[in-house]
Amino acid sequence: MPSQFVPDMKFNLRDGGYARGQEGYELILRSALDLMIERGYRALSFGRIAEISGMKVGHISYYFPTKEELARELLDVVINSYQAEFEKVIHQPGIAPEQRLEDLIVLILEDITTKKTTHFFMELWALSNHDQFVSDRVHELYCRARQPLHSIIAEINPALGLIERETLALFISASMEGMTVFAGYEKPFRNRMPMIERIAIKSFVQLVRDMKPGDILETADSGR
Amino acid sequence: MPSQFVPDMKFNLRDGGYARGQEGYELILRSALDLMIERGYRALSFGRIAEISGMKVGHISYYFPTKEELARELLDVVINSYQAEFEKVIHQPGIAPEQRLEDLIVLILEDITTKKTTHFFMELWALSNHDQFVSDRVHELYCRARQPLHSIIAEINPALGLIERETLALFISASMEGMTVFAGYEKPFRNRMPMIERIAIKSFVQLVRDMKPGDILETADSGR
DNA sequence: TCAAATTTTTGTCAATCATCAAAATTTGCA
DNA sequence: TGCAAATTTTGATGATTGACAAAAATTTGA
Repeated sequence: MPSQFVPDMKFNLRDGGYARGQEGYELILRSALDLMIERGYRALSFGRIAEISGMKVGHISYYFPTKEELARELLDVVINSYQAEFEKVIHQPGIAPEQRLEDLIVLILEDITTKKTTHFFMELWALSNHDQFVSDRVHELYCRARQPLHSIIAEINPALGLIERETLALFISASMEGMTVFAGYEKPFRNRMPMIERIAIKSFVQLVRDMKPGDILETADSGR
Repeated sequence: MPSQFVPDMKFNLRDGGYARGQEGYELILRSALDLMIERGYRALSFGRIAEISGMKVGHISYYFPTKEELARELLDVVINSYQAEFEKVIHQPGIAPEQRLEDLIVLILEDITTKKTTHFFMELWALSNHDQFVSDRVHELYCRARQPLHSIIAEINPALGLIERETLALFISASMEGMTVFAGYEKPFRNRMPMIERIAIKSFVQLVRDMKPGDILETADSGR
């Protein structure tokens, strides 16, 4: 069953090639992403990319000299598409910060239930343990993704210090990513996502609002 | 740089073999786990297992007819070791439930900072997207891991219904798993783990204590 | 101690893999 | 239009993979 190609890729423009070259380049990356999502990084080989794109094997390695090069380019293109998505979220008119926090929580939790996000990011997490490049790109993306969260927290609770706001944003972001494992695409508790969303909203809003400066900072008797 | 073998594997006993057979069987699985953790599932090949275990390639396939068989056995052995760990946690004397919740949170958050848990489970998450067997075993493990959490929630807030308790336990468990991505072994925020622990304790204890029955259940006007 | 069961070694095999060099095509320019 | 350079396409290569079979060595129990 050939799957639909995943949309929303932000392709880089190739330097000085023919028009046909750009087509091939994009087709290869689309096929590569398709493989990653449908069958995992294990299945990402020049042979299989050739198969589903209708190209020849050697053709792929003309565009991407090594497999590593291809993987990095794919990572770049996909991550850029997520970045572009987050840019939109940041710029929102005068809605109450609590409401924006709610909206953001729902947006992220809905996103992680998609096949693309669930499958692709879990591959990235695994790869990042053994590949510095992947690790760097992934955390760069998450850093930007936390930015809106960080701003909202500062609005809701201006008394908190920088480290506290940062760590709070980190906690909330990480917490939601964790839902992927259990309520992501075709995961056993995906139908509980509506309840999970309500818990998340209730819990995170309360957490951000009620946190007092110093609550979570190291204390003298910590680490007993 | 040859790494230390990962301890704490609960090996199955082979049926009707010699003592030496059990040794070989265990050495292979230890080498396999070592590869999984040090270099990822990508690097798990008969050749490399032979290399680091000092065995011959054909030898490996005597014990494990196929690579899939080996992977499943490895999964079984490692997951059993985690299960054994959780059994201990359940049986604890008369400590206040809030305190036991705190202990459990710290235990889990400390565990996910280890190289073994961070690397091995992220591989499992990725594999589970494309392998039903892995998916089933992983979620069976998590199900058992939530059991202690579930009991503690019932003690702290007996008014909640079954579904609410379940989903609360799921949320808390998933939330903590998510920390792996950011504060797991050699992740960029591993040094924030102490603060994360304090946030988790504060947030989860409050969440469990203050939740009212019906708070998170579907309401008539939900899904506007 | 010996025979049967089990483990280890050795070598082969087809399939798949990433990579590369040469051929074919397209493009820009005279 | 015709040609040279740039670009794309193709086919071949050697390395690695999982799996298997047969023989040699070892262990076990009677």
